[in-house]
Amino acid sequence: MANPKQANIYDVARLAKVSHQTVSRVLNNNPSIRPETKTRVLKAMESLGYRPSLAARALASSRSKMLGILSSDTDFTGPAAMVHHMEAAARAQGFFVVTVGIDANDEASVQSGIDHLMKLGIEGLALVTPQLRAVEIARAAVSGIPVVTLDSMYRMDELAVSVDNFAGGAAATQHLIDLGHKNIVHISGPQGWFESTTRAAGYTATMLNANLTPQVIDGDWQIDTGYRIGKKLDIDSKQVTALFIANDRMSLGFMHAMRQRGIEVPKRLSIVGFDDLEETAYTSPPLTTLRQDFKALGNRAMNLLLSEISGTATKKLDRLVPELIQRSSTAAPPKL
Amino acid sequence: MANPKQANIYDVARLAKVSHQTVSRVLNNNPSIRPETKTRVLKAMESLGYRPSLAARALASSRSKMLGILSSDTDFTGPAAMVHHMEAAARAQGFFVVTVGIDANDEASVQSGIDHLMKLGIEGLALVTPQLRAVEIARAAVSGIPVVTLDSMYRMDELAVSVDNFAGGAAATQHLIDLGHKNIVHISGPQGWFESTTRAAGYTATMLNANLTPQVIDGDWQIDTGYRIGKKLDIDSKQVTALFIANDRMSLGFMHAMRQRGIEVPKRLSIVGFDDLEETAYTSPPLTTLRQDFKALGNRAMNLLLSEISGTATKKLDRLVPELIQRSSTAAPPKL
DNA sequence: GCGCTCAATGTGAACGCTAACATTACTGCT
DNA sequence: AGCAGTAATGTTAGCGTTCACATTGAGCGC
Repeated sequence: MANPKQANIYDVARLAKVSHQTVSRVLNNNPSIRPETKTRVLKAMESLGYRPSLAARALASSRSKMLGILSSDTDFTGPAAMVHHMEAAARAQGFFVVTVGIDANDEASVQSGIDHLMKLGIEGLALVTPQLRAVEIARAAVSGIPVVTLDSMYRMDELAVSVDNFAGGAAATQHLIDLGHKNIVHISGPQGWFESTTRAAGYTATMLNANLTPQVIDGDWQIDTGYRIGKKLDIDSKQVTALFIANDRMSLGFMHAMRQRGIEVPKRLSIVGFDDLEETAYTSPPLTTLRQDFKALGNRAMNLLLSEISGTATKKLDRLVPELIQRSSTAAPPKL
Repeated sequence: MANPKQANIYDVARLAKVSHQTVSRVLNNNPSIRPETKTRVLKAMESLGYRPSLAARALASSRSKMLGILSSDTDFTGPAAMVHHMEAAARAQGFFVVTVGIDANDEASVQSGIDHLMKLGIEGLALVTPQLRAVEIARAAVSGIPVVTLDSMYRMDELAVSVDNFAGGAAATQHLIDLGHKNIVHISGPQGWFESTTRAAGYTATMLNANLTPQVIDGDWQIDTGYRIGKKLDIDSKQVTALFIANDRMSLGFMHAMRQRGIEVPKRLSIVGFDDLEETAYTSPPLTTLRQDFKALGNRAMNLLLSEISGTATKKLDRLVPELIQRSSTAAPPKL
C-alpha cells in the first residue's frame, strides 16, 4: 500500500485513457468535459490515490491559493477568534492561511513578517493589528495584492471591516447617562490604537451632547493598569459616580481595586466595560459591557478579501455595531 | 519602478555573467562557490529585485518549507499562545506555518483539516488538540511526515511535548494537604482529554498516598459548569474544606457561585485552579493556581519537529513541569 | 611538461501542472 | 453530400527551481 511515488497527472491520464490536459480540466471543473469522461478520470484518480501538487499548480498558474494574516496580540481572545474564523472562511473556499504573529510596536517585526509572507507569494493579506502605525507600514510594504484591515480603519478606499467603536463608546456612555449619571469618567486604551481613539471619541461626543464634561484617563488595555488606576482614583472629591472603561480587562483590574477599597459596584459606582470577555459574566458583580461579534468580523473580512481576489468585489467597507450587554455593574447613581 | 515581470534565476545569471546553476548555488549557500562570484550574484539579485519562487523550489525539490498546525479551541489563551510561539520558532528557521482550526469532537472536521494540510504538501505537522481521539485520527490520517503532539501524550515512540499534568495535579493536591485539608474535592475536565485524566490521576494518587479519599466531580472546562457545580455542591454535610479545580475558568465560575452563596474563600473553602489565566490574579480573592509555560511548550515542540525534519533529532519527548502560583484562595481549613 | 585531482562552474533534464493553440468528431443546414 | 460551427479532447510549450552529471582550469607530483 505504500506509495512508491505519488501519481501525477500523466499517470492518471494514462489509466483513464485521456490526455493529461483532460485530467487537468477535470481538476479545474472545466465545463466542456463529457460527464462520462469525467467520471472515468475521477475513478482513475481515486484508484491511484492521486493528489494534485499545489506547488506545480502555483508555479504554472502563478496563483498560490495562499493568504496571509498578519496578527499582533494573538494571545488575546479577540484577535485569536478573528483569525480562527477567517481561517475557516478561507478554507471553505480552498485557500490556505499562513498566520504570522508580530509585535506591532516593533517596526522591524512588522517588516520581517510581511517579507516572510511576500516570499510565499500570497494572493491576499489580512491585517489584524489594531495599531495604526503597524497598518501603515504593512500597507506600504505590500503591493499588488488586496489587503483587508480588521478593526482598524485606515482609508475609505481600502478594504476594511471594523467594529463601530464610536457607536459602542456612545452606547456605553448613553447607558450611564440614561441611568442618571453626570460625572462619568472614561479610562481609554493606549494611544495609537484605532479602537482606543474611536471609543474615546464616542464617549466624548455623547458627553458633550448631554452637556456633560468628559474626563479621560489614559490606559493601555492592561488588567494591571485598570487595577492601579482603581487604587488611586479620587472618586469622592470629584464625585465620580460612573466609569466607562475601554476594555474588560482593565475593568476587571479596576473592580478588583474597588473591592479592596470597599467601594461598592454598582451601589456607589457604575462601570461599563467593552469586549464581553466570557468571564465578565462571572465577576462580582457581573459586568455590563459591549459585545463584539468576532466571528462575524472574521467572516466578513475574509469574504471581502476573497471577493476582491476573485474580482467579484462589490464593496470595500463593512462595519459591525457592538451590542450593549446589560449586567449588574451599572445602576442609578447614589445620592451624594 | 513597477516590475514588468518578476526576475527569475536566469535573469540574475545573465546579469552576473554566470550560469543559472551558480545562482541557485548562491541561493542555497553552497560552499563551493568563490566569494567573489557570490557577491557578484548577490549584487545582481539586489539590482533586479529578485525574489526566489517558493512554488518552483517546492516543485523541484519536493520540499515545501511548509508546516501544518492542527489546532482546536484556538480561542482559548493556552492553545493560542502555543500556536503563536510555534509560528515564531518556525519562521525563525524559514518555515511557513499553516494553521487549521478544527472542532476536535467532530471526526469529519479533523479529517478535512488534515486533508487540507496534506494537499499543501506540508513537511511536518503539529497537533494542538488535547482530545485523545482527535490525535488518534490525525496520526492515522497522516503518513510520511513527522508529527508532534502538544500536551497530549500519545505513545512513547512519537514526538510529543507535554506539561506534566500528573505532577501539576499532585502539586495542587499536596499544597492543600500541607495546609491541613483532608476533605478535598476535585472538579475534573471532560473525559477524553489528556490533561483532564492526568490531572485527575495526580490528584487521586496524592490523596491516596496521604490516606485520604479522592472525590471527583466531572467537569468540562466551562466557566458556567464551574458556576453550576458551585451553586449546588453540598459542602456542609460533607465537610468539604478545599477543592482542586482542573482549570481556572471553572474556578472563576465556581468562586462566583461561592460569593453568591456567601461562602468565604479561603476562610471556609480553599480553592486551587490550573492554568494561571492573567485575570486570576485579579479575582476576589486572587486564585492560587498552576502556571504552564505555553511559550516554552510551543518552542520546544517546534524545535522537536524541525530537528526531526532535518534529521538531527536527538530526542522524541519533552516535558515541562507546571509551577504552583500561590495566591490568596488557599489557607488552612476552618475548624468545623 | 604530462597526467591527475579537485575546486569551480556549466548543461540539460526533470518536477507536475496550466495556458494557448491545434485537432478531431459530431451536429445540423443547405 | 458537403461544409460550417461547435463541443470535446489532444499537443506543445512554458512556469522557476533543483538535480545529476559534464566540463573547465588550476595546482601538484614526478
